[in-house]
Amino acid sequence: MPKQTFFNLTEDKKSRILDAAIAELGSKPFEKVSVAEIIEKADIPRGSFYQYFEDLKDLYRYVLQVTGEEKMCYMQHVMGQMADWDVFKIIRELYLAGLKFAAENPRLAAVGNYYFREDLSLKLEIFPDMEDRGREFFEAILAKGRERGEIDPDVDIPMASFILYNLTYDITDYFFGKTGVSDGLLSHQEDYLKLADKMLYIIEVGLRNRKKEPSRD
Amino acid sequence: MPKQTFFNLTEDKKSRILDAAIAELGSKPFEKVSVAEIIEKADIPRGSFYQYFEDLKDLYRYVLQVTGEEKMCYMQHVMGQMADWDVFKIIRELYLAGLKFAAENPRLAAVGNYYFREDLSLKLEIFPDMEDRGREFFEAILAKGRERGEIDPDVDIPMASFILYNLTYDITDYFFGKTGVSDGLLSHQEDYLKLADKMLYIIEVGLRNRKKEPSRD
DNA sequence: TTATTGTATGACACCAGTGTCACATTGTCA
DNA sequence: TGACAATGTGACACTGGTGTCATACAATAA
Repeated sequence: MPKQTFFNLTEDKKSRILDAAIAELGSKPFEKVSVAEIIEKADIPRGSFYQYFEDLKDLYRYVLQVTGEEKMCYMQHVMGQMADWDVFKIIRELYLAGLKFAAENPRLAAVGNYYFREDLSLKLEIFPDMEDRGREFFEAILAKGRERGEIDPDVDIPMASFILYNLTYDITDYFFGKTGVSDGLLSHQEDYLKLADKMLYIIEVGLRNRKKEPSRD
Repeated sequence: MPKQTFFNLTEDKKSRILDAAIAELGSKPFEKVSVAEIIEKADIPRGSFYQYFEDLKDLYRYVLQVTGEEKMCYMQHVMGQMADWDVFKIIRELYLAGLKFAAENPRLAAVGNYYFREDLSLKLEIFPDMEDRGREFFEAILAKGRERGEIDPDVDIPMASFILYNLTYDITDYFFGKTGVSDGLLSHQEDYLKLADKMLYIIEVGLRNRKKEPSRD
């Protein structure tokens, strides 16, 4: 956690620092990000940085937390009303909301994507406790879907949620091209929503309980 | 490419160096690997290292090439006879062969897996030309499958090969746990072959041409 | 033996980064 | 005004890495 000193700062200064950090942490793996770059971009002296944060990891953790909350907040409206939907509709809406979030907040999404690809040892250093909440989330959804008979009972739930969880990030990479934040990600919104749909369709057909539901053809 | 000096070395020394490099490059992302560690493990002086290689990247490139060839060689027998197989059998055999290779050569596989997760900018620095041969490979296979009517014509081939390609690495991570090379990967051979099968089954059902093939239920 | 060529070696200059510390500045309250 | 607390600041010591270079050694050909 940042020190109290940081929270006492003016909004302007705080957001300058956050902006700089997000820009750096969303443009390269953590190992390559340096305090030097961030303070230069934020235009604060080195000493101050250490007045605000324990070290870079402290800031990283904070940025991740903030961007994570932002995303959760964004997805709230989807999560709110999904209780009675078909599993596949839930998954689809989650994907689309996630992609839309990435499109509208490419810089934040980039931070998350880089984090996801980090070394496990680093991840654990940043968040020693919680890990793979995303996968657990999908697991819960799929489990419920199975209870309702919407999912083929032969499907291995942990495996399927693993696939879905990983593909979330894979597909974002696919669009981001990982060439640095986004060269007009928004402009291709149509394209990638369509593509995500195609992808999910493949998975859906693979997971659906064909003994109960009629097949789509 | 390593310098001639390296190739003139005794087999023993060469393999000591290669072993050390593989151990390091398969245990952490490239940014964290240092010449210091490798020369210590290989027990050669610093000066010698630079007598053999331009720098760490030079060695990395070489290791990647060697391990890649090793894998290709291993998969040769699968690739040789797959011409007349059903696409899904081809994919399945490729996956199984890949996983078996990883099980039998966990250290080599680990190097490849870390490489796959590297930053695009680093990848391009290592291999400026060839990139994503793996994806192209899947693409060719799927394209052929479609020609033969085995694959749903609505399936987006680049997207599907993207999924298959990425899952190759995802699934290896899933078993390796990325906790460092392998805690008895071989002992779970049964488990993971079974699990890979389940995964492929999901994908297969999703891709198969249901207008032509009877559904499996 | 003596050049010559190829190899081995580790001290070293250099660099990029970190975290700290003594000192400067500002604000507030008695 | 003075004094105390909070904050700002950048020079600096330190660390862990890189790539080089002068020098030592070995093998071989003249």
